Amino acid sequence: MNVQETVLMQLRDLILGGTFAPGHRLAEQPLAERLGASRTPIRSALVTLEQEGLIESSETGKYLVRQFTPQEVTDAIAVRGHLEGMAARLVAEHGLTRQLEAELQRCLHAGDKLLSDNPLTLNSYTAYGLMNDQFHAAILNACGNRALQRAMAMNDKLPFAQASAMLPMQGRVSLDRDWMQYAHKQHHMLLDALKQGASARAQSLAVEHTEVAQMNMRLALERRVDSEACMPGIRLVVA
Amino acid sequence: MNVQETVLMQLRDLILGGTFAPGHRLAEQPLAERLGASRTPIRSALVTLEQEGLIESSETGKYLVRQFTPQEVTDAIAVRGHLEGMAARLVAEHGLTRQLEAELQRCLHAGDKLLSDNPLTLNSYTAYGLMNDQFHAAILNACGNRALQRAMAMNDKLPFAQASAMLPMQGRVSLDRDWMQYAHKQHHMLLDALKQGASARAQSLAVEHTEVAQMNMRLALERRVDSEACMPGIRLVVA
DNA sequence: CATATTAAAAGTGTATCCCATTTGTATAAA
DNA sequence: TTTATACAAATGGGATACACTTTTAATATG
Repeated sequence: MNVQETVLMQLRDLILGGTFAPGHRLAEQPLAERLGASRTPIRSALVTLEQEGLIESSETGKYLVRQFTPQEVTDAIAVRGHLEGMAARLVAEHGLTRQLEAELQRCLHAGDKLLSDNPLTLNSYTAYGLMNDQFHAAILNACGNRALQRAMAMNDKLPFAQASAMLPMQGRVSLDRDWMQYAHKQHHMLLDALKQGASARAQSLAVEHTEVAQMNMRLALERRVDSEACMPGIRLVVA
Repeated sequence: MNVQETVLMQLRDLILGGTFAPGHRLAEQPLAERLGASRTPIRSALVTLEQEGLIESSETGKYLVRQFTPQEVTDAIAVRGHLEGMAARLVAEHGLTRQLEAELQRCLHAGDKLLSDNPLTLNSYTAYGLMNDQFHAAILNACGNRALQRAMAMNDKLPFAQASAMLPMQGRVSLDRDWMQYAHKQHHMLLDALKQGASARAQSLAVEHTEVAQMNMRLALERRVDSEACMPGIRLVVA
């Protein structure tokens, strides 16, 4: 296994895992010691992480763990919504392929099944999150615009911007079953719009769909203590 | 001056300057020799350039100069349009500050003045390009959404995606005076929409505005020989 | 006791060295 | 002539060495 990749992933996990406080100095040497590697792969990883926006370099070139305001998180989710809207529109305009339709249909069925449980089990939440990611990834993947895919990938590097960022909360803090059913209905309607080639409708739906993520985010920030237990990375968000 | 930064800029210029053919292998040693630095800063720069999308690493970890299809360029411009639309909408929604209004007004006046010449001089083109960048940057800057700014910055790393990418052509291949006046009228109308807080109109205008860039791009690709003389980087775009 | 000065420690930037792997090539064998 | 094999060169990943800068800490001085 590549040390470089390993180090990059480890570092990302450490930061997202809340190991370092926001604003914490990330020096190469201590990190090298801690991860049992030399400074070379660390350096490479730090460059990447800065591009990803997880760390920032201060005036003097020192790397610091980035900290996010709730507003920034809201903004990142809004950007994702805007981009997903474009992806949905493009798919609707180009026409749904059989392949994509089948994949989306599959996701919808899986979601229907998962949400039929009441109350939802822990596994349901996890599985739903997975399915949710697949659904959105399928559309983005099918839109055929590589620049758009890059923009989305970049945006998703920011914590909490992802579609299913909140689902690991497994019902404790996160949305309850009703809200998930609402969001899932939107999935159904989105596929419907895509089938009809209703591009404006598809776009609007995809944008509106991210409001659920916004709500979820607000909820998580109101209940700090609980949220931090499920997703330590939320510590990077400070008012 | 930092060797790292210098090397990064030099490398970027070499690639965008069309020095290396698309698909050309970028080995560390030769680059280090060529730029008179050691491999360390080169490596750092290569990581960054890959993130920026200017180079890509093959399966075996070799860096190659990326090559772009005309479709990818079109797509990148479309993404920029979509993002600029969002920025314009946000500004309209939040309300125009006096500061921003003054800055945009200043740009408009400058543009009016520059375009009054007939025919346009070489200097006019350059100055207009500068003004154009300032106009768009001012709006993006004022929208207050950092994630959006990041997305735009990332997208603009791709060659030809930028707003004024074609202007260095200085009238040879690029748009003529009529088209520039058309685009500039859109600037005027955009400020008008922003003043009125007409967010939907502002968004639509900003999106439509990028169609001028699309046309320009098509024009440039049709006249390869001329374009390459003005903007060597266009060599990276191949059918 | 506060402050200035200086010495030690930590850290960064860069170069270089080493090793494993890939790539290219020439020679030998079929 | 073609293929296989072995050997050499090139290259990348990683560790380390070293000089120079920034922090930190300690000591001396007013």
